[in-house]
Amino acid sequence: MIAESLLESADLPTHERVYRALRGRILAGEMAPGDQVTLRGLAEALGVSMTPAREAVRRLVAERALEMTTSGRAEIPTPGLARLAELFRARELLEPELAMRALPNADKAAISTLRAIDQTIDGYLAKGDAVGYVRANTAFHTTLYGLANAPALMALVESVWLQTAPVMRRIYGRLGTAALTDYHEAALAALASGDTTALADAIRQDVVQGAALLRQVALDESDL
Amino acid sequence: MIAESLLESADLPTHERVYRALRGRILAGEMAPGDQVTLRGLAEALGVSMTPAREAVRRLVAERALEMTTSGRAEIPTPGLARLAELFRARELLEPELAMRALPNADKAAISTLRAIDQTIDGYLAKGDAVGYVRANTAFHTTLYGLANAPALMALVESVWLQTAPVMRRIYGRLGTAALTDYHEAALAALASGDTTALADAIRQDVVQGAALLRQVALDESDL
DNA sequence: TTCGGGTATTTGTGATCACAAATGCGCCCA
DNA sequence: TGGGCGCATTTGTGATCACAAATACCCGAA
Repeated sequence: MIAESLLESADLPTHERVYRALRGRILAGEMAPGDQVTLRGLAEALGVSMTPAREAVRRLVAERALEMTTSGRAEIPTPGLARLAELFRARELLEPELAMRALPNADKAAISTLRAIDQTIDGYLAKGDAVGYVRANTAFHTTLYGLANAPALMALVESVWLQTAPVMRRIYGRLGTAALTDYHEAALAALASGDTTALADAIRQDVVQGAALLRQVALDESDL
Repeated sequence: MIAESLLESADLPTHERVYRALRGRILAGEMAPGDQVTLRGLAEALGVSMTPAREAVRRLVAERALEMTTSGRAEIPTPGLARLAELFRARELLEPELAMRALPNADKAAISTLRAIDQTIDGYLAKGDAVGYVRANTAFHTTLYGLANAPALMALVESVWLQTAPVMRRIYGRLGTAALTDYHEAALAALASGDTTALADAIRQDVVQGAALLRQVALDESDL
């Protein structure tokens, strides 16, 4: 069942609404690797015809949020360790750049917004709410990078997030809080003091920590 | 008119054939920024119905090779200087990584293939054949990065290339050969000697030179 | 009980159609 | 002759349908 968020359906084309609904669920980690998406199922769940459902699915396949089986069925990909390492490496290369570009545009209001988001993250971590955690963590990074005014770079990073989101939930769902260094705090401090290098490093380490966490979880469960 | 390459139509789905045909033309620089792509036009040119044409267009829009106007029409984007700078920065960050990963897999045969491609590039430069140049230059990078066995990173880079291809033709079409340092030679030498750092640097400089060239051309013609 | 085969169902693909909006062209009037 | 209005045409959108392939299910035999 796809929860159609009626609020933001402001007269957008049908295929766009379908796209956003499905994309939102994937980004929030509400779909697990291997989950199948059928055209008729998606269409019926949102009360539309197959045509816009097909367009939405194709679009997400192009962004690699979905994968096509040989028979043409769409499903959430199950990336192996090598693939995930690539994706985290891409994040490590691209996200510090976005953070650095965001810094000059981060006024007091923006910083306090980010600080508020970071606190909700801590809340979800304490409660062990994996879906909430993934959603808030995404919001933190998205909000920060949004300040960079760099849509092309942003699009690349979003494509990567779309690919890692489904496994992130499993990772944080299993490990709970564990021993995580809060690099978001360091990033906020660097942002406030205007220290570009420190900011880039905090973001890079945040990503590297995520990658390390992933590797560790992958060791526990042989399959991934 | 879309030239349907009959050779590689080996029983692929129709929408896939349409996608490849259009994508190939864009990558080769045969389409200029602002060119419009209509669903019916594309469909008729390839002798198919609107449905697969629409899927192909949506896919290319998702990859940002095409852009949608507010009225839903698709056209080749006309990126401004800021957008192009972002894209070249992404290349600068990602491509050295791919080159480094390619190095261990570059045997003698691969290196001589690359060397052959590089010589055809020089040929096109001498003849002033911009389309040929773009195509061969793309082949050089694609062949090198293909050795990296890093499909996720590769996909990101290909998305960037798809976005820069239409303006590259204009750039090389105008400047001709000019005073270009051949960093491909340096890359080949580094590849042969197994020098990872030198290889990464050669590729990075190749990209940086492209960006600088772009900036210079943009200064000449005020509009871009 | 378990394995294999055959059928019923599900599913993607591509074509066609009705509709509305955007576009563009030509005509008319000042 | 130049500019603006109105209509014909083009174009994207979404729904529906026929078809073929893949999948899943069930029943019977070993």
